[in-house]
Amino acid sequence: MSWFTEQATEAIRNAGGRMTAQRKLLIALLENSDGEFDVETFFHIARANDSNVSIATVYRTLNILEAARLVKQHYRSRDHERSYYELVSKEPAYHFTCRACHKIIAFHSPLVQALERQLAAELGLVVFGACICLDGLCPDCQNQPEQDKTDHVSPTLLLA
Amino acid sequence: MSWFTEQATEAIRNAGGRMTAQRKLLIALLENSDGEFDVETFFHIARANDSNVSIATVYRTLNILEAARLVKQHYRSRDHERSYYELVSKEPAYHFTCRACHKIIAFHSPLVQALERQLAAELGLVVFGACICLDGLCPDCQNQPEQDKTDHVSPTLLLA
DNA sequence: CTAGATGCAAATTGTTTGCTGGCGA
DNA sequence: TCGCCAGCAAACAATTTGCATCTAG
Repeated sequence: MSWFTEQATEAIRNAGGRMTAQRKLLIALLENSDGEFDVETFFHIARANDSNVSIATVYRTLNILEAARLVKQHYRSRDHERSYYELVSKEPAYHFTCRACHKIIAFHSPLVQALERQLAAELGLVVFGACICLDGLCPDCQNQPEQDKTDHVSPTLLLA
Repeated sequence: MSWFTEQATEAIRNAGGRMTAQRKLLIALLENSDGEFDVETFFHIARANDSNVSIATVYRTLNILEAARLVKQHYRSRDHERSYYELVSKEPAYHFTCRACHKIIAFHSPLVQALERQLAAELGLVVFGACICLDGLCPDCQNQPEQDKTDHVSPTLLLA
């Protein structure tokens, strides 16, 4: 049994829960995912594998896994229409949304870590998670507006 | 007529809109506010002044003012239950929510500006606005859990 | 067996919209 | 007058919950 499945199984056990067929499936899908997904997509994939999964169970299971610190919930765009989840094992990515073409650009930056360290040092805060959503104009749209590319997330860019 | 009212009036005129009693009231309230508010509170205050204001008008008016870049919408806590607005003239504040006592701590940090500059320099992005929501444990709650202080926002802290 | 989990549908919450009468320019 | 606006209530979308049923342990 691989790491994620093992951790998830233990978390459910510890909470006095049971390993049902639905939970087994959802956990296996997460295990093999690229580590980032939105609820609706996750639900459709799960249902394609087993029609015996409801959206309620998806939410309930994600809530359990989040409480166990195995996944974390976040938003991507400043208007927050949809909630996304990512495995905690994944290095968190942050997102910029273009107001004109709605393209989403994912990035890492050491400044986010620096901000967390500053909050710890100066205010004594322990930071568990951050939702960093920025918006504005992408390079393509700064001169002429461009066609809508809603939800096409580019590969995550690593800043200096 | 003071600056904000003047700008708002002009923005509405330019869009071919009319200055109704409701809009006049809402703009005057913003003019005299401390520059940051949530929709529900704003609605209650407006209604106390004139029972002839509906929640729909509050939303419609805020949307107009946001399009005119006189206010901006953002979220405070990572779960984003409620949306807040602030006057653009105000220096933006970011927020940390304690998972245990739900206290909200507002702060400024030069690192947020630095992040925007980095995105501009390295990816060519023009940043209009940011939603920076962090959560974790406040100093009080790191040892023993504490009573719920939901929504009591402390004065904004300025970090080095 | 029995507590916990499930699916379904109804409830919730925050926000937007359709409609009809009203009123600003 | 004419068309934008208002209030109201219904629509919406994402998420949660109540309930009767089912099942893992």
